[in-house]
Amino acid sequence: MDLESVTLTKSQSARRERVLRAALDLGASGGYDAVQMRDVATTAGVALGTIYRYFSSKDHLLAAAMVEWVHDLERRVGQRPPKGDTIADRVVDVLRRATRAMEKEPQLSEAVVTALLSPDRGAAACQEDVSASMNRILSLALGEDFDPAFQTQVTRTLGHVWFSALIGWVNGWSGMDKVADEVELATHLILDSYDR
Amino acid sequence: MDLESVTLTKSQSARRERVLRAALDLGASGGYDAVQMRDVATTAGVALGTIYRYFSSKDHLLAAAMVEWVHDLERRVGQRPPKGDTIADRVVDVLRRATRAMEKEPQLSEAVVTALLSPDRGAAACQEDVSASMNRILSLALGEDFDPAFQTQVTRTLGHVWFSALIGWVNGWSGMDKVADEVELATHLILDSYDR
DNA sequence: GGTCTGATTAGAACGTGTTCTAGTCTTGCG
DNA sequence: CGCAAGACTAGAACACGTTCTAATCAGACC
Repeated sequence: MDLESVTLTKSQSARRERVLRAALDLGASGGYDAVQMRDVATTAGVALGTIYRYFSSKDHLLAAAMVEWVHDLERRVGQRPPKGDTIADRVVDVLRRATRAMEKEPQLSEAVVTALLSPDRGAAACQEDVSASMNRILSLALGEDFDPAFQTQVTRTLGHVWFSALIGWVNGWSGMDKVADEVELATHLILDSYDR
Repeated sequence: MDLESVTLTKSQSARRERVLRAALDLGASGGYDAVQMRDVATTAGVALGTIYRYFSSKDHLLAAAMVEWVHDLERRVGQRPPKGDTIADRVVDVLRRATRAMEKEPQLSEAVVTALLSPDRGAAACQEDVSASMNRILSLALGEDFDPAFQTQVTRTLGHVWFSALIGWVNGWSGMDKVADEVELATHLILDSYDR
């Protein structure tokens, strides 16, 4: 279950894909609560029990969707590197791209972030995956000029701020713009002494 | 419901107190899953429906317990101010006190932190309360020597790191010592250029 | 004291995530 | 081909948070 090391047949990965897609569609239109497992099953044309062969829980399913999303972001950032004169500008550019992408699908973002917080085993694995990917993205923006220990500490810290601010957004304390601001201020707080 | 501004009668606040206590007891012995509303009700000697007159959900109930806990911590820190020669030392001292307290009741801590993440309206209000209290605690450690805007940004950032690291702990990525380390490194990252 | 309003109770009922069951279909292997 | 192992299906069943109902109780106001 945890280790899906055995390769899936073509029809199996197609099924898995349909399930993920169904979850995304339902989440995009109605958020976390609208992703109901029975509906995911019928939308994906699959039996309810089958979903649990691929995902350990609803939260794992949605968290897996977020993992794909962050991987996409990572790929895009790799192809079109962050712009900006100072390091802080580049970091802010990258984080703004992330928040802008979430702004476009607020309901879906609410759904996946909510799921990502779950203590479910499968979802927790996805959390680690998301945070690792985010750290790599931030490393790209930081560049190679730093002591590696310093660099990992900066990326981890900014990753924490981003994650925590995102939770604040999901739980309705603030708008998405506030998330971007929070992260931007933290970035300047940490990095401004290093570029100017 | 939200605004419990109307004062409770003596028997009402006693009931509320029994409910909270019952939740704490169950949480301390078995964590989040062991806090089952039916059990809370019977342990507190109260009808199931009555709990929902005081708390909007299970998560609100547990989050309210965490609010009390953080307020206690705030009071203790106020009475016995943080020790340490440098600012960073004082901040680390305070944060270590917080994590040490949670280490003593790991199951309960898991329960209340899990609840604090919930998007439930009542729980979200508790989140704001906890984070505000934490910011005040961190302000005490920082002292009065800074520009207020700078000070609030530092406390917010460290608060985010603490919160996010706590989530990592609840979800089993790491031990509690890792939480303390993470926060300590972030503290030095941000503050070391200011004291030495 | 009598009455009215709202709090409390026991318990049923509901919704949704998750698990279980029994039967069918697929697939890989001799 | 024949068949064993396991994936899939439909649907029932289960668990637990939450809501509802009808009856009782407590306290405020006349």
